[in-house]
Amino acid sequence: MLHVDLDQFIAAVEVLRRPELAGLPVIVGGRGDPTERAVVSTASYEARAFGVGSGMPLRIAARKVPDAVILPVDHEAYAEASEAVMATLRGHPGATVQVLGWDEAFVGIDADHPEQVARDLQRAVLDRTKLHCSVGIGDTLVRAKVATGFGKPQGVFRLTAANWLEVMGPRPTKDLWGVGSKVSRRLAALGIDTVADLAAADPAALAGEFGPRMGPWYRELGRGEGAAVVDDTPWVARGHSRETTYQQDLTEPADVDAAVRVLAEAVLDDVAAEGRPVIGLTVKVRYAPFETKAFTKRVPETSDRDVVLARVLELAAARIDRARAVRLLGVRAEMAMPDDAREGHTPTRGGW
DNA sequence: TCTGGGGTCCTAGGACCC
DNA sequence: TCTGGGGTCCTAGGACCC
Repeated sequence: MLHVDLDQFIAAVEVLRRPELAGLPVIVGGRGDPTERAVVSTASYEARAFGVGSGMPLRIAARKVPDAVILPVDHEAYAEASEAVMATLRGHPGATVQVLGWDEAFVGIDADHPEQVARDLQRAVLDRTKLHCSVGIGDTLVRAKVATGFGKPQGVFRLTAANWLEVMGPRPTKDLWGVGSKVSRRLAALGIDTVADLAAADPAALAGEFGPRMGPWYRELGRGEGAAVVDDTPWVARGHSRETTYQQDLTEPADVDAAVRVLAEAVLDDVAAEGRPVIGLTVKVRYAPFETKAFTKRVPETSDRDVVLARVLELAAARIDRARAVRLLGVRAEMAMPDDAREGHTPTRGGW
């Protein structure tokens, strides 16, 4: 299978409609105002050369690159470009496409010469959208996904059982898809520093540290094994949420109430669009500066908007500390799953 | 330097029931 | 009088991904 990943997608879309930005350090984030609380969504390669990357506070990024062009996030433009890319991939004969986000997809395809297919896809995407992408080839989803990183930019790379350990074995576990800084640190405490270490680790020791499901799964990950089928079953969202970081901390209880209501209304719009009943609610609060709490509540299944809204406000009123300054609020609604929805199988947080 | 927004899934522990 | 063990549901917290 193949994994297709657009190169500096968001920045590339911005440069497409403003060609005069080509070759300049472009940073996209928040409302495009580096004095606000916001983070970088994407930086062009020119900006990355200064050490700017996704997730960095916009304020810091602007300081690192004084001459950067800083643009606001334009979700609609990216969604539109993404649609064109995905349609191009789906248009390839025999392709099964599993979308992972705006700028990524797995493509399942039977081919004797996958490198040729990869080049064909890159050409088709470029012709249709003027966007460049990198392609990973693998015999599992994990290998294909990881391979893409070695192909960037505009390249193709293949990782299979034959070369996985040779290429990935000496690398730190954090380079794996699904291992972040916290887990890599816990692995290091067990004497597991590299991908090769993880591949050879004792499953019982991993289970003891990470639990009966995650433990053995990390070992599989170290071996590059796991799911090997691209699944294009339509995505069914488990829930919808909205959260906002306020430019000024909220100190008045009335302001907090009003803000919760605004978030809840937006969430309920999303839920209503799907027509599925609500079965759970979460209210999240970040007290200044950074202490975050989330309050979850199962609720009797209902599609009555007013009832849900009342329950959100009730939960917020009962649990948010009125004496503290609030920096962020979030509201999430979990929905009942349709009977025919597929159950989650492989544990991958936020993955496929 | 000071940290967005939208998601998913796992784990642990307590409550409760039989 | 003192106490087992399994199952399920719920909540809080953690971790990761794009």
